[in-house]
Amino acid sequence: MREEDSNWFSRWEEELPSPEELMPLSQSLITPHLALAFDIRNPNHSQLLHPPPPPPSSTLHPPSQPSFAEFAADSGAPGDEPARTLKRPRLVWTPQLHKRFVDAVAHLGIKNAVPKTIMQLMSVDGLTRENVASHLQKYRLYLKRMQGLSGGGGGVANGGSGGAVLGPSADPATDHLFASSPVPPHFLHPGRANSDHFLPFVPVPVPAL
DNA sequence: CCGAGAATAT
DNA sequence: CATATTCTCG
Repeated sequence: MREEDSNWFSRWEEELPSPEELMPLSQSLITPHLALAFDIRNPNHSQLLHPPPPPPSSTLHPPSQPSFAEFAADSGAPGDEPARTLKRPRLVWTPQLHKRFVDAVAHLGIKNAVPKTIMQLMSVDGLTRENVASHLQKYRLYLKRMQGLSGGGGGVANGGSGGAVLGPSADPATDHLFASSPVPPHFLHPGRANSDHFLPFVPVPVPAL
């Protein structure tokens, strides 16, 4: 059994390098638009995307823009987009972001855990409702999946303190992202009219939006 | 070619 | 807002 319960964190540790865990949930995540836009977003379109194009043109103003927007002109790209409004390349849900997501849902309770509220509570700049909704959908499916499997509930129902939670859920080979975050138990039973709000984290009063 | 994940449409 | 479908990336 040793190997099996080597625990998921042997895997998540790769992706969670920084002690974000200790970071209470109230900061604007990464403060400036600079870090945010570039840290969470994934500029990798890879494949057919343009490699760093060495500008052979002599008549150009080279070092104007830093690492910023490196949208190369695609061939046949129709008239430019409205310059200022950047189109969103793609969102990558990093474990930290997912942690924040789960945290928000946990504090809202199933009732208020609707995309809009979640998005607002997360206060993550650049994150849109559609992003949350899509991820929420998958998250619900994930929860449903583990219900059908372990029959005994989420498996992770620790007596309050504890932190380290591990259930018979699934092996590390199963689900990648969702397993990364400790799943608050109360997700499965909306019929519970009781106030069991277990909050291991800060209440976060939601700044202002 | 198949699978997971995210985006988009209903 | 939730669900289903589609596209892209892996």
